[in-house]
Amino acid sequence: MEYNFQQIEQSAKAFWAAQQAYKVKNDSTRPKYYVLDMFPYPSGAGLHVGHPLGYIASDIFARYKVMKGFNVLHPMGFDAFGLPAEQYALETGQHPAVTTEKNIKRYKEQLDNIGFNYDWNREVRTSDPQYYRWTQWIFLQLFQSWFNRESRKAEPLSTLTARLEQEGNKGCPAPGDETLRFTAEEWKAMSEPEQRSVLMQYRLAYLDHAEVWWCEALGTVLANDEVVNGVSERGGHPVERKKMRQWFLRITEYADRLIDSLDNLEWSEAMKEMQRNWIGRSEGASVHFAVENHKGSIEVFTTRPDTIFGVDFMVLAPEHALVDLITTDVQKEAVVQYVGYVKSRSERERMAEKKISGCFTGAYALHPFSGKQIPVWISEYVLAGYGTGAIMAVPSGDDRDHAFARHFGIEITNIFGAQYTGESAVSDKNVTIEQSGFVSGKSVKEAASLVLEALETKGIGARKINYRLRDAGFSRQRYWGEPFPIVYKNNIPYAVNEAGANLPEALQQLPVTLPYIENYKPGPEGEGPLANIAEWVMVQNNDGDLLKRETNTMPGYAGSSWYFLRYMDPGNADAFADPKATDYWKQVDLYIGGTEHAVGHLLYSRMWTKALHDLGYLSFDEPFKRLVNQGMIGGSSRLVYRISGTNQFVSAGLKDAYQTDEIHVDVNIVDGVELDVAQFKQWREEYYNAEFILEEGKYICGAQLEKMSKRYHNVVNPDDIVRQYGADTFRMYEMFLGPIEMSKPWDTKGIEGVHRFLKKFWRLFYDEQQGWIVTDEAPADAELKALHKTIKKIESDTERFSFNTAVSQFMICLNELTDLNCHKRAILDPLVRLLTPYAPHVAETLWKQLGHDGSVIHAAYPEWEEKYTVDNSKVYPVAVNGKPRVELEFALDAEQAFIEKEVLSNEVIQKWLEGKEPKKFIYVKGRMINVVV
RNA sequence: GCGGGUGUGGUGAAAUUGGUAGACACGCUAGACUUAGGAUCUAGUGCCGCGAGGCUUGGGGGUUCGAGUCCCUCCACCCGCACCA
Repeated sequence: MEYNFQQIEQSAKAFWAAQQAYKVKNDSTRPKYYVLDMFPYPSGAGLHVGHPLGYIASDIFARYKVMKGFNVLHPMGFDAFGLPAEQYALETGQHPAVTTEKNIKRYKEQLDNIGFNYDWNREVRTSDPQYYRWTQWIFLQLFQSWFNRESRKAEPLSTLTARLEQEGNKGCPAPGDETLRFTAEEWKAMSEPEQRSVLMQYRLAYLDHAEVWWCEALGTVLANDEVVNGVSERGGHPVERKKMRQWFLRITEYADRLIDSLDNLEWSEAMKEMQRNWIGRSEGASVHFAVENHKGSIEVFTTRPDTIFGVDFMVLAPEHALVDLITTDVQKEAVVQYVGYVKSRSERERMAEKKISGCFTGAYALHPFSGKQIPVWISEYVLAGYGTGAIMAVPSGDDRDHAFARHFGIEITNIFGAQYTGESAVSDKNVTIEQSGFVSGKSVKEAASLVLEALETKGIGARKINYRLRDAGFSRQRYWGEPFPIVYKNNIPYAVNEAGANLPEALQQLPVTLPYIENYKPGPEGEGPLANIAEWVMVQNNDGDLLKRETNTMPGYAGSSWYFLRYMDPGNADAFADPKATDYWKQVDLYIGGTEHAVGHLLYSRMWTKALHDLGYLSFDEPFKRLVNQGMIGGSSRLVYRISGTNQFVSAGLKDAYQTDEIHVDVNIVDGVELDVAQFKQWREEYYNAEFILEEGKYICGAQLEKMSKRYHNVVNPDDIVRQYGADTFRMYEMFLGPIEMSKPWDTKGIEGVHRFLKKFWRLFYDEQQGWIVTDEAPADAELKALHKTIKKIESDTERFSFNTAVSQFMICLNELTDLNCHKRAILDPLVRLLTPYAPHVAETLWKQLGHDGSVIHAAYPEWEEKYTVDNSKVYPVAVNGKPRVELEFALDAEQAFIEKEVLSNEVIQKWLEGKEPKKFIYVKGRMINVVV
């Protein structure tokens, strides 16, 4: 009987299904363990072999934990809202709900094919009204909350209004407008609309204005992704930045907590560093510069107040509100032209731009201490969204400012004396400040605090902490997303269930369901498609007023910010999850996904978790305790070489003799690098009559590493691999490719090694002629040693996610047992259990053949015994002057004196010593021996 | 531009604490068995050299008895950068 993986895998799957083997309960005497994968967006292209890498790792780990005695939650679901489905709808007229459903079905088939242990009873889809009902509910929690900077916590708005009635906002400035000041009396005197507009400056979910990519020709707002080289990807139309009213989440209030609690997470330092950099906390000062002949002032943020006497010019972001007000008539035309240029540029282009550009406004700021005139410029390198959108430029102390001053011939004030050479800015902070009035001769630190004091005394500056992090834009002018549970009365937003809106009972309920539409065209003025459905948009309240619904939808990260909570209690109709369930499962113990989510999804879900915790809905305030990032699997493309202007193809080794065109060929019709010529002729009509120049009878393709993508014809579908080699082989091969967190190319050819391993493993149990050959003989020492060393290694490799070395160890063990001709039950029984997390199907089948009743996936994980894993002697490499010359075996407990005598009398060592006396003898027990001459 | 990561045979890689570089596989070479081989088994396989031996972990420099591993410096490639998810 040979290794028939199709039959083995089918019957194992049927057995598990009949047993409901993956069903997970929320109560158990076992300790809990929560393993989670970043859930996929179900795209129309289906899964390729790169996607399951992390899923296989988490599946192995989840299965391992089950066998180790844990109650393991390992769910899967779908991030089902998104732009591609809507784009597809625009092109084909197929409703996103229909295509999404279809894609999910395909994904589930593909996932099940690989044999994951998901409890599909717990599946969630973000586009399901019973799911997004709670996404909307959480949004309303944020809308009805503010962040109390004293308690450092989100609190219901009621605690804020109570305070405002008592003492105004003296102790709690509005994060949305720090200049806003009012007394209790003033607050009480405000009308309801006035009060609501003040509260808007506090809410954690709030309305403000922000720029989006607007494409006049398409009449729509575009995502960054859809803008390529400054024009729309579809049609190549011009685009520009347009200001629109949008929802935001006040994540900046959580900046410090998001930084602080990173310390308690088991994430890679690199990932934590990326989050810290993204949040970008910097301490410095805010300084107001008066503008000559003008009432307003320019506020800048600087981390180097000590350099204030080196300010030679100011730079405003071109979209800064003051630009229009201060520009002189003479400069007007140039400024308008420059602003126009910047409008067409993305932030990234602006930051990456090496070419220096800018425009003088004609206005001058006045130095707060010296009264010197400082020219005010605008330039694209200053971004409106960062800091105050304005900087004081110190060319002698900052590289960018230095280059700018040089480029425009602005005179540079040297405040670093001899340390500044005129060639480049002085960025060293261990210097003395000179030429700087009252801080001349001081260190950077001293000067900074003296300047701050002076600014504070004058009332034109203060210490300030600035963050690079911006509040999260939460509106999308799209159809296929969560509708907002918001209505506008006289242009003032209300939650649908707020008394002030006074909606009929039925309209107050969540979810606010996404209406069915047939036309996905954008609404007027860049509004989303929902704006076109008048009967949905307009609602009448109990007073007979006509209210207008919010017509934007929520962004992709809305649903994904809390999905890990819904898996704990997926069917709950009364809450996003029962507190009993969240208290039981708590944080995700292990989260696996790509680094591409480093600063988006991972920051937002951390913020949502903290907010829900603050408001009393969760007992923990971090969602993901341990995070593992899997690398990407790249595609290995295959190229054929067509002799230019002909239909003749030349093999890679001979191509240099011709002028050729490189053509990507479908990797599925290439074996390694050898092209299947017959299949190639069938591949496309135009190649039916192709001719070939072969080398040694073969057509050899070129190879190239690039992204796995349809475009390069290098996509490999896991279904094909599973059909050809089986799921167990596929799982083990993905792990065998290399470390989980590393990116690597896919090469189907290499899978043979793992497949051979499984076939050979099977032959420990079955012989082609004799059938079942497992015996009950007592195991020999060598066999026990092979087994126990392997158990030890596999367990520690699995614990530290070194799955590639674990697969190697299985191979090493198998090679040893084959050499020992071992077919003993006492060895093979634990070995089958050990293999279960990696190759569950074959393990299940052999487990049954070994005579066990239950499923191997619930069997106990094998344990190793120390006594079988230790050696008592070691073959030492013996080096002379660090170069290994000979190998000598010694007992591990040998004395140094004995070893020294033996080594020095060895003839090979004698030869290398050339009669000289050894200077030093180094003996590292269990490692090596080195003689220094 | 900013931030993060990675460089080891023809290929994927291993070396967990500074201690025999290349385990385990793919591929390749030769052979055995076979009606057949895209099955299985055996042997070999980093580079140079007939050999003794020498060289070798992206380049250069350093620390050390000893460096893939630690330090400095340079280079190349990959990923992210706020409306793809």
